[in-house]
Amino acid sequence: MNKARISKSRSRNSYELGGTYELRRGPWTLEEDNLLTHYISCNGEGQWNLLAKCAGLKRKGNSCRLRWLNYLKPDIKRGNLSPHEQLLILELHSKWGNRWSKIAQHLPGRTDNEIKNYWRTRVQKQARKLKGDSNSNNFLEAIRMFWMQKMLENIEQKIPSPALLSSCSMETQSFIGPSPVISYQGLPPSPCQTKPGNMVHNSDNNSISELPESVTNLTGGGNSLEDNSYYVGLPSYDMQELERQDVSVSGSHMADVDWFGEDLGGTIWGIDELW
DNA sequence: AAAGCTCGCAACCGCGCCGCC
DNA sequence: TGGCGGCGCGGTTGCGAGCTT
Repeated sequence: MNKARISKSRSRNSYELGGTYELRRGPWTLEEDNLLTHYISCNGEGQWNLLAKCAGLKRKGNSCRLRWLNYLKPDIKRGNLSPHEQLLILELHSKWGNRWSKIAQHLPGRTDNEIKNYWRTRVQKQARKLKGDSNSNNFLEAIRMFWMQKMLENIEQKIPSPALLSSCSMETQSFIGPSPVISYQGLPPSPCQTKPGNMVHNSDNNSISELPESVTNLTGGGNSLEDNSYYVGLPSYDMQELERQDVSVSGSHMADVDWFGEDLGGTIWGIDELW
């Protein structure tokens, strides 16, 4: 691939290759889509530069590849990401970082481009609002502590299921697990603020008490989490106390940014599609 | 009503890896 | 073994639609 030979023309929608062969760029037309779809249905994918020529498309091979993979491929899912998918993205991103294609492999029908866009538009927006860096430990910690828990809670409300947590991977379960038990004074903790091991924080008297079985079931009792003693004995944090204090959680210093104050309340807590 | 702004997403770019010759 | 081309990936850009002022 001789990049030096490719020169952008003045036109937004085309550029020249070797001064003679003009390539189209910009939005794809219906006709181009049809050409590409028809060619691939007859001849299959691969050899994208050759494919582009043979199909009569004045596009770069990679452009054809992207159009097919991100838009035309029959099994592509369109529309909003479900809470489950969002949760999975958060989980996998925490594990692999910006390995979008790897993350996409675990979301059938979703493309790396779509996931990348989701992360950049939704997640990074929250980071900006929090005056933080989406890759910073602080922000990832906040996601882990609040966003993912809240998302689980949201899923739980929409699809009440005793097996909710077991529908998440073990990675998610353990990922969310080490978060401190958080509850506002006077408000009972939601199921997802409770922890396997059946313990719940009572902020009124700052004590830990056992959950009734009905609630235990919602938190995934009966699955493998039941045996997870990892949660037992975790420190409990009171939200208002955290707001007052300069606290460090799990080694991340949380005082530099207003992670627990107005910003968090107005952004992460307020994400429309979640609650 | 219209101008300016913001957001979401399709598409492009540049780079690195790999296989082939 | 070095050059070349194909491919895939992550980062970035640009545009249209919707929203705000």
